[in-house]
Amino acid sequence: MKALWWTKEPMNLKELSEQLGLSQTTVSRALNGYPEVSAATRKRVEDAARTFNYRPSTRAKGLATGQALAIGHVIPVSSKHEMVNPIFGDFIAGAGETYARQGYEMILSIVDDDNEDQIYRGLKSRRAVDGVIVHGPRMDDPRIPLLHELQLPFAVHGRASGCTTPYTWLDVNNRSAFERATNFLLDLGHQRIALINGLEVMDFAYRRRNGYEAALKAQNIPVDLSLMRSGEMTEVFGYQSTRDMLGQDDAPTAIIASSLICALGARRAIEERGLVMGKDVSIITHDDALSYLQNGADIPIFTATRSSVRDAGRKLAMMLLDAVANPLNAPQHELLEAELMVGGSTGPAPRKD
Amino acid sequence: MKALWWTKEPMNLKELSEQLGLSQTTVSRALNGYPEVSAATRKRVEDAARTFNYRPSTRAKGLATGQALAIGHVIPVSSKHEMVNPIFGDFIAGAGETYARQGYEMILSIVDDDNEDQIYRGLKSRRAVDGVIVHGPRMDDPRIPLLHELQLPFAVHGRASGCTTPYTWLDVNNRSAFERATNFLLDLGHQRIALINGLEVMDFAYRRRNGYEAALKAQNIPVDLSLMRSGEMTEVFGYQSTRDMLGQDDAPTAIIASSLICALGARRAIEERGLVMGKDVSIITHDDALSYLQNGADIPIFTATRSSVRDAGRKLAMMLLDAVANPLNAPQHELLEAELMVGGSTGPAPRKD
DNA sequence: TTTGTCCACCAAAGCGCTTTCAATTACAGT
DNA sequence: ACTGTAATTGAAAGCGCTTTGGTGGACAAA
Repeated sequence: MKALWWTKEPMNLKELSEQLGLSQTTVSRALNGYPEVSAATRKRVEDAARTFNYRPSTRAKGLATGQALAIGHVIPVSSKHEMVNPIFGDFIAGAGETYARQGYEMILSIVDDDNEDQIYRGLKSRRAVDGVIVHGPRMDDPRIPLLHELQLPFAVHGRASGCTTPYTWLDVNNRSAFERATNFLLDLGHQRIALINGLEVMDFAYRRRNGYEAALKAQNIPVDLSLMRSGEMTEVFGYQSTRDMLGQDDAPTAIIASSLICALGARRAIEERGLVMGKDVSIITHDDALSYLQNGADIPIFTATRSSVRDAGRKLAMMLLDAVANPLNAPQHELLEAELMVGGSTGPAPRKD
Repeated sequence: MKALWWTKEPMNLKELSEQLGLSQTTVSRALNGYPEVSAATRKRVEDAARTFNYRPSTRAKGLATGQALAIGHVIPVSSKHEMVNPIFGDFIAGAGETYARQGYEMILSIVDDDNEDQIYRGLKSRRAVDGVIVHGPRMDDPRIPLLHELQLPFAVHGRASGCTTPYTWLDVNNRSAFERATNFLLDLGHQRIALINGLEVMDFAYRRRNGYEAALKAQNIPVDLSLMRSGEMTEVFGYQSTRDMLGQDDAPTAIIASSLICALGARRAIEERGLVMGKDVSIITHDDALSYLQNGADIPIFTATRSSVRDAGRKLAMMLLDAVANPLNAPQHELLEAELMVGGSTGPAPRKD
């Protein structure tokens, strides 16, 4: 008489099976699609489960099967700036769709980058997750060997140059995107092209810089360190970098920004100086297609290399679930090409007076 | 001989206790701080747990205690616009800190607002969480009675006008913030003040509008619907709204924006028209103090009503954990006052020619 | 010596599932 | 009627922990 069906305690398997006059075994089998259950019984069980709103307890199921039915996302928050990467929300939204469809939970750990180790070890030893997504890989990222050692399946959003062991990843082709962007500006006649980049410990920033430099070198244009900035990609950073560089002698006539948010700051600096974007100074930015920061409505504000981070989330989550289900398969990779969208922020290089 | 300590399978209680020559009972008690364990034994156990990197399996512990040791965040994604609220990342970061400190996991469900019901019911019947945080409350939000009915502890980020049953919440005083902002502009001599607001089904938008209207009415200034916009708070929305309103006869001389992102769009429209922000058109915005969108470095770009959403996350998480631990206590509330920060985007109303 | 209290520890049940192994029934084949 | 096989169903063990209800020993009091 302890817990009746109308009680607020959720119904459990035992109660459900008693209701049906069946054993727990049969009910469990019916709900999990095992073949050795007659069609009639299965239907009866499924109906009952629906009307009583029965769902197996994740914890009990996990204990019994040895699976966690959960994927962990470990979000590093730079302890210095308390900065949360803005792409994170959209990425998670994409991944979440996939998990929901596959019956997985998503568990999140926010962690300042000092004691990441402990987080991963904890997730493993508490058996809290079946796998993890690694966000914001840095060069030679120590998390990759660590996860290998822990034998915890994982997938990386981005890549980590310098890591030799193979692993599953999905990345935008940052190098080619920025090479293309640089060439686009070169074709417009720009010679002084600035790069406002993310922190260079981050792998994506390294690759973007490579693409940028490769394009310049191909045209025998010297790489000028006074035209390169790297830092956390905030609006203020974009603003200050641009303001400084426009104040230099031989100021840039074009700027490549690593994110839309930086680009907004750059625009502010340009306009503050009384210059016109797309005429006096051109801007190309990378655009992660964040939902709340669309790059204009029909025609883009900024010329941009575009790649949806939400899409990346969806795909990478799927890749990880695959890896969890088939631990023996070779790691998968996916390299997305960004598309170059021409907007109003670029134009021919201004003629020198 | 199945799983030895150097194996990759995490060590479990049984193995640990065998290593120590103690019973599982004693080891469990030692680790959980129960008194009936001698100091010497406790130390021995704790040391062993550390060297073997033992942590109890969350699932097993949860099963045994009946607790989930997890809090759910249900993030609604508007199915129309696939929009993820940008404040979400910072809020989560704040809440995550609290959970980590208290040994809770955070589990996330991304859900389009159609079948929210099922998500909450699912979390309850699967026993996946001990409580949930409700994001983005709307007026008369149906989730609140639902959660009451389910007897699932919850805490709301914001409030839901029209809900009669008491519940735990934390909110910014949106009404007073926007009343103050409006008065600030009125004091500067502005009479035509526009409001670019969030979607009016959202409770915060309703309250902000109320504050705005109250201030106007107190000065006998008619509320002009042609100066009010409401929509999803993107940059483009801010831009279009501002562009339209500045094109009207009797255009506004000041604008109140509901978010920094909207304000950035508004600024774009202003400058595109060749006007100067802070001189021709003043802007006040609400600023959630997002980490990647700081409102200027030392002096704020925008005059703003400011309230840290990350802080809100930290606090609300704590309130929810309290509620989970003491289900019989009366619901707590916290109303945060936004601070008005004067920046460069506001100035006296321009004289009419 | 006996009794009574603590103290420190342990065996075993139970949390809600899955899964192995076994049992029951129905029915075709001989 | 008897055996063999396939089709269903069940009993019970086990997943890794907590917790209840002991047990045995040391030590002080009687």
